[in-house]
Amino acid sequence: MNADWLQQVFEKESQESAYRTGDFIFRLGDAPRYLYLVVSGEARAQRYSPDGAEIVMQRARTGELFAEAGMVAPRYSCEGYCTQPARILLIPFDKLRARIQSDGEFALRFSQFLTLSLRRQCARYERLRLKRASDRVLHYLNCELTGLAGADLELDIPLADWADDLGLEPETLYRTLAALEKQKLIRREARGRRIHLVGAGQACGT
Amino acid sequence: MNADWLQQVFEKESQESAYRTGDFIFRLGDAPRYLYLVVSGEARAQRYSPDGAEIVMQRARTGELFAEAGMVAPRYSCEGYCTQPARILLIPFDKLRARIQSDGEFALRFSQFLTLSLRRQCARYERLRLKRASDRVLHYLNCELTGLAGADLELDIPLADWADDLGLEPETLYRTLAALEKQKLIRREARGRRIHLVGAGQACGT
DNA sequence: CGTCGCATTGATATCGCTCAAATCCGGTGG
DNA sequence: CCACCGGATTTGAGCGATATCAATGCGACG
Repeated sequence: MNADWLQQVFEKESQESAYRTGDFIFRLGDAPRYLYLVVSGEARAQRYSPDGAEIVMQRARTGELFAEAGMVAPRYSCEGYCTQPARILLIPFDKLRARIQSDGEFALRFSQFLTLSLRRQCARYERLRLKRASDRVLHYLNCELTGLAGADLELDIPLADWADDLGLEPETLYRTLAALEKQKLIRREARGRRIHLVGAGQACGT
Repeated sequence: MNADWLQQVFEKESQESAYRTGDFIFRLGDAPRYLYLVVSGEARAQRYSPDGAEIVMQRARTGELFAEAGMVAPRYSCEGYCTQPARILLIPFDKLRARIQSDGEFALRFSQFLTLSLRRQCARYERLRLKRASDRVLHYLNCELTGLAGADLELDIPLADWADDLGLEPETLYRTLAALEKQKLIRREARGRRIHLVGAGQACGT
């Protein structure tokens, strides 16, 4: 179950907005009105520490919910903006609430969707608790290959973005991949765009 | 909204089990039957990579859901066990589903609960993307102090566990705290059990 | 009083970050 | 078709932060 389903349900009742890099989606103190679903691009929520340092609270990419906590808070305590040109679906909270309360089937689906989002976030967290770069990469490959029946992983994101997700520098990720290939734990094809995890292919949902 | 609410709703329809360290909660391949809510202790879900290395998929502590992905998967692709003596509430999925579908108010509450869980997990992830230990500690303090109106943070967990959450070694966390105190960014009281974030106190939910 | 777990401190090794530069590649315009 | 440009990838060298290993302190508790 991916986000397309949610998108279709609210096609009529919500609007899709286009944002440019740096555009604000909401600001500190705003009253939350929408659940945001990132259709493409990347959105980010951040607040500032007392000394002015940026504190990233959330990053959301294609197919992910954004600022979902607005559903339970009266005010945003952070600001939301785009780090890349993005298209975002704005689902009005009142419509969403009404739907959850009145449509049992939808409520179940939505809960399951949240559950999957939670699972993914959880895996990301556990991944970054690993200290060695190679462990993080392996964890990632193991997870992303879920259900792909041993298929290769097609990378649709630049190396730099991937590194960012893994909490590594691009150079480190590159060197790690090279090392893993030398150890024959992975095979890279198509100029590094496709990665084959040697002797792998288990699912990894809970 | 904390987990107590969920616990109360299912008091009658679910059982609370006690586990010892190392006890299995479910095994690889089992058909998911319960949503687990950790009342105390710690539960962990893990699978194994092709070469036999453990891959932690989820850790859940007091007040957190565990193996919630079972709600959408026909089989567990990992095993769940306890790393500490734990009490866990077993909420039957069929009862939960029925409730979500039939009780709109509950469905909304449950969605909000999942939403908050997602928010927390998200913050943890972003925290570990920070590379410097001091940044992780500061991010943690900023987040945990949410809504406490500038209150101090009472630590109810051992230093080692906290370090684990932050993806650091206990020694590193200790030294980092000492350094932060020397820089007067935090103050420690009560033998390190209480921490005051100097000049802080903003909320940090999205 | 002894010991057990956890906090604290020190010394060293290691890994990933940083800065710098070369290379590759796709796209663009002549 | 070819030369050129810009961004991403690749490679190198050195440094710094954190992990690791080791040891000590210290309070709770039997």
